[in-house]
Amino acid sequence: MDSTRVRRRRATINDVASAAGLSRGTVSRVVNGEKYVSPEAKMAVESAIAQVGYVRNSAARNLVRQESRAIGLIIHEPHSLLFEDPNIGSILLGANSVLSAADYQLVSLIIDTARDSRRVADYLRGGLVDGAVIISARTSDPIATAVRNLKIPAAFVGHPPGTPDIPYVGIDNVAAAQTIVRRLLDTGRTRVGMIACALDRDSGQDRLEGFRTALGPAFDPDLVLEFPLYTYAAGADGMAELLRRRPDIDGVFAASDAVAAGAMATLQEQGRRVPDDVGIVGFDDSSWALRCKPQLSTVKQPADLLGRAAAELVLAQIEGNEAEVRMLNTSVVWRESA
Amino acid sequence: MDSTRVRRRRATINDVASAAGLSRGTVSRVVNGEKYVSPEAKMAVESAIAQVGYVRNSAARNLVRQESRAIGLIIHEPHSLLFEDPNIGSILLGANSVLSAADYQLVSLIIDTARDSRRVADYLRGGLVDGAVIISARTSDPIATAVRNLKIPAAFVGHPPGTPDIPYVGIDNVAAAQTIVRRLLDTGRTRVGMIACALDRDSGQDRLEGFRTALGPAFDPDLVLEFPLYTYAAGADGMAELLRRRPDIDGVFAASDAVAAGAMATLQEQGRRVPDDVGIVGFDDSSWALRCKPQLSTVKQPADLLGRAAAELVLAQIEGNEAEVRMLNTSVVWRESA
DNA sequence: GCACTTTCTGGGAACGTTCACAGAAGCAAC
DNA sequence: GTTGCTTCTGTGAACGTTCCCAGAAAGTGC
Repeated sequence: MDSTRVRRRRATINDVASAAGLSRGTVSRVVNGEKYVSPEAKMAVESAIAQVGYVRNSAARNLVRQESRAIGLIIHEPHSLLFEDPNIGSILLGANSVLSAADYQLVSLIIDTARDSRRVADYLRGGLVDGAVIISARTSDPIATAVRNLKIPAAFVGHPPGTPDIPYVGIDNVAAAQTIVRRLLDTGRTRVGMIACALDRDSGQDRLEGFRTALGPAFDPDLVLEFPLYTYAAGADGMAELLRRRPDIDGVFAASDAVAAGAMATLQEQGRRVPDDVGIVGFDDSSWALRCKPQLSTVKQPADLLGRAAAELVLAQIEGNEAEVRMLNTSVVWRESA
Repeated sequence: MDSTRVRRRRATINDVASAAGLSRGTVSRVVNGEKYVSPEAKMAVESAIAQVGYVRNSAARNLVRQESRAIGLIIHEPHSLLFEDPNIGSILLGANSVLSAADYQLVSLIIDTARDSRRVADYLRGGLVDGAVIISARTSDPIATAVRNLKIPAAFVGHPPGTPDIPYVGIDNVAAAQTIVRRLLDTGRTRVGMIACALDRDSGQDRLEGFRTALGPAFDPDLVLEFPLYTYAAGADGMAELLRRRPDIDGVFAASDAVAAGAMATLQEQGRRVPDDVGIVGFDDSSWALRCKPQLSTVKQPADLLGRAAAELVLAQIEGNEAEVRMLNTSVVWRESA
């Protein structure tokens, strides 16, 4: 209660040693579970540890061992996405499960301001982590170049344009977009538009590219709208504009499920039936997809596998192996919206 | 490319010192921006740092300074919520902004398995952080008792039942629930039910308590349904059951906006008009609230302020001040759903 | 020339571990 | 009794910083 500024010194290994009547070395061996320590010594040390309330100081340990057994995961997202993007949580959990099994601690660092960016870079460089996973780095991301300069084991989730020499994991957004758009065409749609988002990232650019190539000569640049972020609002506004430009539109590729949900709301408000009048497909297979009526046809993105693969890439580099780019498979989930 | 296992030793402060022809002490003073170092020495050190590629080793620094200037933020959520709960992101960003301003690094640690729980406890105890914020700890949470035993500066977001002696920040869920439910009554509803969730947390329990007391003698335990988590599905299923039990129900308090959205979907499917036939109110003012048609009346929870306040509580304790519980104000956002 | 202050630099000690090595003790084999 | 092996323990050195003190150098005032 009255913690009068005493701030009692933490017990050290030496305190344990003298309490147990043994040496530092023996205590260390017990703490680390090494062999060659007698049963009596072990018991004496253990009760001494309990008595003085010893816990090992990690800073000292990391210093001498020259490793931290921690991996940083850098989240660099605009506010709105940190709240809505369901993939981030899955990536986090996927990475955590791999690292946890390898006895590494995952520490997540979020970057919100330029000040954060500098502080996080310092954190990474200081040796407090043995490696890093960076998710959704965008073009000319300062942290991306920082990590490259540091030369610590690192992997990106998603390929940041313009940084060719850092290993990453990702999905083939072009092929996935092609597949789902082609199926839209196969079901007879001829006037197909796209609500594109986040063209400052590989995912946004590649989905658009997949759309363009799937349509081939039927591609009409006038039916492609661009928005900065994957949001419900982008879908709602984009759809309204598409209807204005082309009232007889009969198919839409939304760059994400949230976007698709927004588009569907606008359509239904204006009295169009989905999928009868207009077919919609999304991307992500997030909870949005099931929440829509009719439910969305979409591309399932293996977010947790991305997290796992990125973690594995970092661990491989720590073990001195060559890290190679990993592309994961997506699959189309065919529901009722198209 | 062929990084043949060399793992070149990192440059230390001594390498800088000899490259600059100065002493360790002077280099340290330059690195830490202290006064009493001559302009020439400063320049020599700076160019030597660039030349040998020196970066400070944080483990060594933390060891001697006995602090890390990092605060842990422990996220202990079931999978489903980590993806959907919009409050978590806001809390994170709120805490980060306070800590960033105070030049502390926020490190988030997620707990998914029992193994994680132990590892995170070790991380906290090892001195790698100077304090901790714990969000959404539930009854009998192992990490909650662990933190208490460690006696490191800590604060909870939300009051974990059964751990009275740890400071926390929260909102008055009872009063907020009372306010919004009372308004439901004031607009003439007489047969009002509740879809309650997460009774293993203070938020779930207190919202139910607020509902009960607001209704007073009109309270009918038969019109309260309980679900484990705040989910859309709970709302959809709960509403269906309420309609079965009481077909002429005319008001519903959903324990969260996601729950309310599910309930609204069920109602509309069954041909009930909102708010004309049945009024609905939610809790959180999350993106769900605006996504519903009609939009939800709900309680606005200042998630980012909760994060900020929790961070401030931890910093206060680090500075040796008494930490006191902080309750933040909520406000009712009145829209069209009731 | 002397005393005093201010500015600047160097280096010993400490932070709390782990690691490597030396050596003691016990036992078995000859 | 000597040799050799295994088990167990203690201790010096190292990890890379920061802190503190001593002292040099330079400036100021008499």
